Formats: sequence, C-alpha cells, structure tokens
Amino acid sequence: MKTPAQRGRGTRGLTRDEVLDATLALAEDRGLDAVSMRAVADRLGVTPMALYRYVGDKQGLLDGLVERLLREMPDDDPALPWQDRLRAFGTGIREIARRHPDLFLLLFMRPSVTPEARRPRNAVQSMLRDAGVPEEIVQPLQRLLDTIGMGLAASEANGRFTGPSEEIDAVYALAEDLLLTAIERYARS
Amino acid sequence: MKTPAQRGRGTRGLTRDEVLDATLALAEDRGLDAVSMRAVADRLGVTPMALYRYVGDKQGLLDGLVERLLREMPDDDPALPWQDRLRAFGTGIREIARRHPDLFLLLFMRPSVTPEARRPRNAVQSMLRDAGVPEEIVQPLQRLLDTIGMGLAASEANGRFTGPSEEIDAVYALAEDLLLTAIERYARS
DNA sequence: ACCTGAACACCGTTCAAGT
DNA sequence: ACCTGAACACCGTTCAAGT
Repeated sequence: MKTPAQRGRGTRGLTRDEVLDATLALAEDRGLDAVSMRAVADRLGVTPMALYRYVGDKQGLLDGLVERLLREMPDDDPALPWQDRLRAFGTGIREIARRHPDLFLLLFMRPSVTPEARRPRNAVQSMLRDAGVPEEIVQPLQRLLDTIGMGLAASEANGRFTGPSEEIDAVYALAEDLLLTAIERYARS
Repeated sequence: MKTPAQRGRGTRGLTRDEVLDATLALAEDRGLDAVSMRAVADRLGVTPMALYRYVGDKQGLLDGLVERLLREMPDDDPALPWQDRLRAFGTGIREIARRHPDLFLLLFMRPSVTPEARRPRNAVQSMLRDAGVPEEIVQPLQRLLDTIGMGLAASEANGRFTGPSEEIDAVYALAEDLLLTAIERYARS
C-alpha cells in the first residue's frame, strides 16, 4: 500500500515539535505498536534518518511522547484550598490516561527525569506544604501520591480494572479519602 | 556471531514451561529488549515457529512471563494477623521487582487476567475481610492496595525513585502506615 | 501432533554521500 | 546544517511442507 506521500513540504526545516506532533497523531490513530521511526518519517514525508537529529533515537522519540503527556497536566492553582488542588491533580492525571490509554503506560517504562516532569512534582509538594505537612515527609508523601495517581490511571488504561465505571470511581474515591485523611493527620502532628 | 547452537536435544518434545524458562533466562541476562521469538527459539535449539504452539504469539510469550512473575509471590498465610499478611504482600511484590527490574514493568502493560493473577488478589481480599472491612469496600480497597504495591515496586524498578534507599524505604513505610490506618478506620465503622 | 524452511513485510541504526 | 540512499542485521508471522 504505497500511499500518495505528501511530498514537497516546501520549507525543508523540520522541528522537534513537528516530529512529536506527527508521532502523537500516529500513536492516536494506529496505536503505540504502530509507532516506528519509519512510520513517523513517512507521515512527515521525510527519510527515517532525518528524525535522528531531533529525537536522538527511538527511545528518545518515546521520551518525547512522555514529555508531551506530562505537558497536558493542568496547571496548579496555589490560590485554591489544597484539597481542591489535590483533586484537580487526580482528575488531571485520569483524563490524560483516558485520552491516551496505551501511551500512558510509557510513564511507567521510563524514569521521566525531564524538566517537564518536575512541574507536577513541584505542584504536589507545594500543596502538601500548604496543607501543613512537616518538611521531612513532604518528599515521601509526594512520591506516594504520584505513584497512586499514576498507578490508578494506568490500571484503568490497561484494562486491569474491569467492571462498570462506578466500581472504578469507587477506587478513586477511596484513594482520595485515604490521602486527605492522612495528610490532615500528618499536618496536625 | 553464529553460536555453536546446542543441537540434538534428543527428545523433541518441547513444553510451555521450557519455553518460558528459556524466555526468563534470556530476559535475565540480556534484558527485555533482547527477548524475541527468534532469540528464545535459538536458546532452545529450535525454529521460531515451534514456539507458536505453546505461547500463541509474541504477546502470549510476554503474558507467560507475567504469569511467571506472579507465581513468585509468596503464599498468603491466613493464620497470621492481617497486619503481618499485608506487610508480607508488600515485601513480596517489592522483592519480585528487585529480582526482575525491567520485566516487572510488563505488569502494567497487560491486564494479567490469567488465573495466576487471581491468587494474590484473593489473598488481599481475604486479609481485608479478616481485618473486618465491610464487604462493599473490600473490592475497591483491594484494588487500591494492589495498585499501590505494584506502583511503588514499578517506580523503584524503573528508576523513577532516585536517591538513597532510605528515601525509598520511607515511601514504603508511609504507604504501610496509610493503609494500616485506613483499614482500621474502615473496620471500625 | 509437532516441527522445519522459505518467504513476506516489516524494524532500528550506521555510514557515506549529497546540497 | 540538514537531509538522502543504500546497506546491515535484525524482527513477527504466514504458509506449505515434512515426519
């Protein structure tokens, strides 16, 4: 099936953003397994080797996808009560998982140590401090919170949570209850 | 590099277990990326197509690996206090992640709906019931507990948790505290 | 029933070359 | 600086054939 191939993109200046846009689009309508250097290059009307300048290699391409996913996290609003900010964090991560079910699993495959990964992490730490959590447990609690949020979203995305969606909502509600209670308890002490 | 190839395995009867043993061994000393139908077949001195009878396809091979991982979970001992059983569950899952850092990530890629996956799930539900948790929240709490255990172990395995191991221990300790407290609270009500 | 052999349609990446 | 073309060493899987 040799596609018509959208040739002649006029300007030959490719950008990293264009490459990642094409990758995301490809992943969205043909699945993560269909993401290959060659397929992405095809979509851009370019040779596979042209991508290497912008993403390094295949792993770099996937890391770029993770970066994009994290960028979809809503901004933290420090003016709100910390309880609302915590809930916004949860629904934000859940919506990303629902938008990109199989891409989301990449978040567990790579450390995601990019600067973009620091934004949600800092947001969580800031809301914990505002809640009054003592400094020595801010980091472990933030890590636990991140893990729970990502873990629940990933479980929903990969189909580990079967059954009606109310049953899945119940797990999120339980997590929220657990975390709010624990934070209040640590803040008091 | 054409290896000598261990030919003549005498009996030509291959088994699913042998296939998975070879896969696990390959993954262990050359990484998950090195796991291919062809490489596994080579290790068994057999043609790639011979594997299809036992594992279906590549995805089936990986699902078999997940099954093997879950089988490493220690048996639940219903005679112990539920708090100890909960801790055993946590350390069990953590040890698997440390033994097979990159294999562990497979647990988030596939639903793992095999019968072997039901064993740890049932163990957790049984300890929650013994703790006195009301029936309607046994399932959501079990799911949350599984997710936290697997999420923490995966985070450690993929390098998302950096820093000294005491910092990682602190996250596990916090999770344990949260869960024990919550279970007691739900059991009372 | 169980395994082989050849073939098909793909991969990621290197390297040298073009402009 | 940015991109191409050809080549290398791989993939998973189908299909027909062997025993």
